[in-house]
Amino acid sequence: MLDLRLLRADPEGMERRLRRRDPGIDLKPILARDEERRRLSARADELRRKQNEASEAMARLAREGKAAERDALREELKGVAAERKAVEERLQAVERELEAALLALPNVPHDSVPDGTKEEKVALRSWGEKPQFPFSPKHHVALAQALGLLDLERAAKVTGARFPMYTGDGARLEFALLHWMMELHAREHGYTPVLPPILANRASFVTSGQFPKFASEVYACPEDELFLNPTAEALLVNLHRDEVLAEEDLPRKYVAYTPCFRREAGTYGEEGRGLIRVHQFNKVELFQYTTPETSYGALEELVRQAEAVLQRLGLHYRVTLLPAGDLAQQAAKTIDVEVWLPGQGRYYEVSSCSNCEDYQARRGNIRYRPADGGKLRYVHTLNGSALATSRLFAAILEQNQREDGTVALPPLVADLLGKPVLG
RNA sequence: GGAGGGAUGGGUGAGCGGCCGAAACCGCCGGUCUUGAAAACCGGUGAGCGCAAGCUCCGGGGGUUCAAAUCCCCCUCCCUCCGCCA
Repeated sequence: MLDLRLLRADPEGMERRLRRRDPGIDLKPILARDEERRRLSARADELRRKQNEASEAMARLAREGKAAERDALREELKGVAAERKAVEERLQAVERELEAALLALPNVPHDSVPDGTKEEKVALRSWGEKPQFPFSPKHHVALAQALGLLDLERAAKVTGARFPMYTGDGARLEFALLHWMMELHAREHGYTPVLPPILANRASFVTSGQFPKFASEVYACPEDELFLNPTAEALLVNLHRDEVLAEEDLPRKYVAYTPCFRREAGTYGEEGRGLIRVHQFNKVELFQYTTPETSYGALEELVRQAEAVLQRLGLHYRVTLLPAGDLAQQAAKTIDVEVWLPGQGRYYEVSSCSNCEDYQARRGNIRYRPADGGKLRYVHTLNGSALATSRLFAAILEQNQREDGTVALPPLVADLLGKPVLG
């Protein structure tokens, strides 16, 4: 949600900035609604004031026993009450329209975000080297199935396509990675661990930005008006919904492990085969509530902490800056970490770190009291995966595979699993 | 799932349809006193919108009324008991 006052103060400038990400955005209808809202609101205020004043007079007349005058005033006030009711009904309708329009607007891209579409992401840096193979590296599905780490056929029987099932050492590897990442962020990076509920209510997903515009991406339990978690970001941003935090308590840093569910409606094809694009995956998510002054520093911190995971696993990756046209609705700036998958000869996103500035804080009414005792301000919220395991799992297999189809585990993983080689 | 009780300001907790943004106590802030502190005493102390006048907010929504924290209806959440259950 954007600040209406900013939209009002500089409509052309705001529209120009928003069109960097979506050329179709038009603020005129919103501003017109806002103008009507303020006009109606002023009229309603005036009528209420008249009523409040008359109410005191009514009370006085009643006390003084002046029944005739009181009755006359009452008759007069019926007209005021009727007009107020009519004005307020109209006002409410306009407010709903305005609210709906505002909820659909995306965040404003930060000035440091380049123009461009999805294909035009900017590579910032890379770490490590592409592993060289004296043979043709295999796809992680081929490796995993040969080693008994994944059972996609039975998963499809139990649930359906694109719901992976980890088996044997695959299940152990997945679980070990999740646990190790939780410990890393909790113990070394200072995050408070959270194991949240996986279903959330409608208000939560409005705050996060999933609703109303992207509701079709979310699995729903309509009987109960509950929805399956698509990313722990959507849960963690609601921890402090409708709260006022103290500046001394910022930043608040949380790390959560959750399964993530996404309908991925309309995405198909060879490109998303195996663990690349699935309806359910596991993810360790970092989340921070900060002051506006410190949020961009926090974004850099999130990226470094996501990178730390890959560095300790010895996996080659690169870091990219998303262009304006590729930002998620709630993000002002996003930096991705992409791991190298030699079986497919390309990089895939394993982490996406975003600063949402006050966009989610406004939707969820999340504020803080400045240390100097000044007015309440909205916090900034940031999220970053560190990491999503499905593609991490794939990268470990593909980057460490040997010609015979076995996998030489990185020392850290070998230690976690108590064996140096899969296969 | 069934029965009952509750939701008021940072906390506890009063509140007859009008004089209630709301008593009291606690907490917090400031002051007096003190070498310093405690105690005691005095004063102050919610938020939003607005240049202001003023308007709004007593879990949420709707209704009755000239007027609702207060009356009616619906919902949510919390507590107790029963049932079921990892």
